[in-house]
Amino acid sequence: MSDLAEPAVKQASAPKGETGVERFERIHAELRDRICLLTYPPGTVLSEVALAKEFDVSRTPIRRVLHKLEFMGLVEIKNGVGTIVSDIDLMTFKETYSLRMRLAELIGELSPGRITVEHLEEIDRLVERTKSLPRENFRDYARIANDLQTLLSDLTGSAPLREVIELFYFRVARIWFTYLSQLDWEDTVASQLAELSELRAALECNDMRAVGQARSVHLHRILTRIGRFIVEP
Amino acid sequence: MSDLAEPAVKQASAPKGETGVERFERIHAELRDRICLLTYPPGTVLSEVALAKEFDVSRTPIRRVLHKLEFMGLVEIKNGVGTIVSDIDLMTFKETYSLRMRLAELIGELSPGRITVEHLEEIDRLVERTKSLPRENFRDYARIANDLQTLLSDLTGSAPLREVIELFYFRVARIWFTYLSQLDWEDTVASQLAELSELRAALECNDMRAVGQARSVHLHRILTRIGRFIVEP
DNA sequence: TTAGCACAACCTGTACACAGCATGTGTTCT
DNA sequence: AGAACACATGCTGTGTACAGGTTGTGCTAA
Repeated sequence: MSDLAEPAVKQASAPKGETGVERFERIHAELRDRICLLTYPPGTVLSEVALAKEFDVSRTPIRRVLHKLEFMGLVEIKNGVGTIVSDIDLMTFKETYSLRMRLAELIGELSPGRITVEHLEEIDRLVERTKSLPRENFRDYARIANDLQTLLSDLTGSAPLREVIELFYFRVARIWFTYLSQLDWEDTVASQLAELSELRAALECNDMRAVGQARSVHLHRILTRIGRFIVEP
Repeated sequence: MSDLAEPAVKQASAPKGETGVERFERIHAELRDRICLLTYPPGTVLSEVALAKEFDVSRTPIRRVLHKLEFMGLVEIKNGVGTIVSDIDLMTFKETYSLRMRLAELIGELSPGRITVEHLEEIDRLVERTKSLPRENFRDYARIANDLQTLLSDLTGSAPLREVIELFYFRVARIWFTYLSQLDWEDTVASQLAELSELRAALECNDMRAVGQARSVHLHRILTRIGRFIVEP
């Protein structure tokens, strides 16, 4: 019952006075993170009854969550088979990154958000976390990338833009994480620190356009680095 | 049982050998169109049991459809109240149009689709349909606008871009249709014909970049014309 | 041995009953 | 008269049983 006792295996401890919407959001975020952090790598078959048992609810709320994940493009529900974590073909992956680059540039153009000291402090925290990252700790690296994305979302004033940026981030993040282990760790960390440094400088100048540009350049860099390890069909 | 007997009121005649997915798509498209063509204007309360009765299914598939519509931002599901067709506040409306303009420009930049003679013929058909439109026939005008959007989707090679363009089109289309009756009919038709003419010229030149630009300019024109009739809070 | 087929085991899809929630309405008390 | 409250009524949320679909497996027969 208490949060002190950490279960041996994965287990969702439900808060006591939790409303229906909160429970839905909790399970959704949990499954989304498991997919994005590769706990469930692409191809994994999820069972509604198994998830229902784990989260101690019936299949009905689980189905709602899975259908939302399907809408987000993270899973594919097949009748009689199961819910399969989506993979992305190379073409769609590249197209998505190209689109994300353009969307990132728009952060500074379409009703940019307000920059506060909290944002700068968060950037500094991300830098520290990145620097103190043990070698080849891909999972924590992914978490930092997730938090950086959240920070940038917070800086995006246009609600529709923010929404679609997040949508495509979650859709391709796990694929990028998949390739992470094939890349040079030092380069990856250096690239991440460079982006954080550029973002911080842009934020200090209150230049949201520069923020969007820095993000766009970073995405381009990622795609280029991954491109080396992808063989064309 | 037979399709010959057309029911007096709206009724969905289910094809015989229809699979589950097809039925879902059919009901989804039907309700989406009813919302976008203002059969269900913003604020309308939809009842799951009523819809289930009309489409002759149980609440379960209807709920799936309504939740997908909620993901698309067309309805808002409130516990204990009902499913309410969404309205859009002015700020979000403008932000969405700004984003749509930028996305339209990307049609010609991110892996543009192939132009065929069918596209030109479809454009010509849309021109004829627009010209033969009776005055103040907003509903058929909306249908033409829908078909034009479908045509442009078909010309968008990048799957992610196409997806998000459609998403935001469906989200704001009905709001634009709402203001339609307040605008000058002749101007509206002229604007539509101008866009079709520009698109046709761009397609003949095989210039997808010009297609995107024409669409973007058209969206800007729409927003400007509507802006005159909107009072700032 | 191997190709073919029937079946069992698992999955999601559907229908329905019931619980929980929001809201309008009628009553009652001041 | 007016305000406050209890309740009836409608809605969506949830749980559960069953129907329909898919796939792997093992038996059977050539």
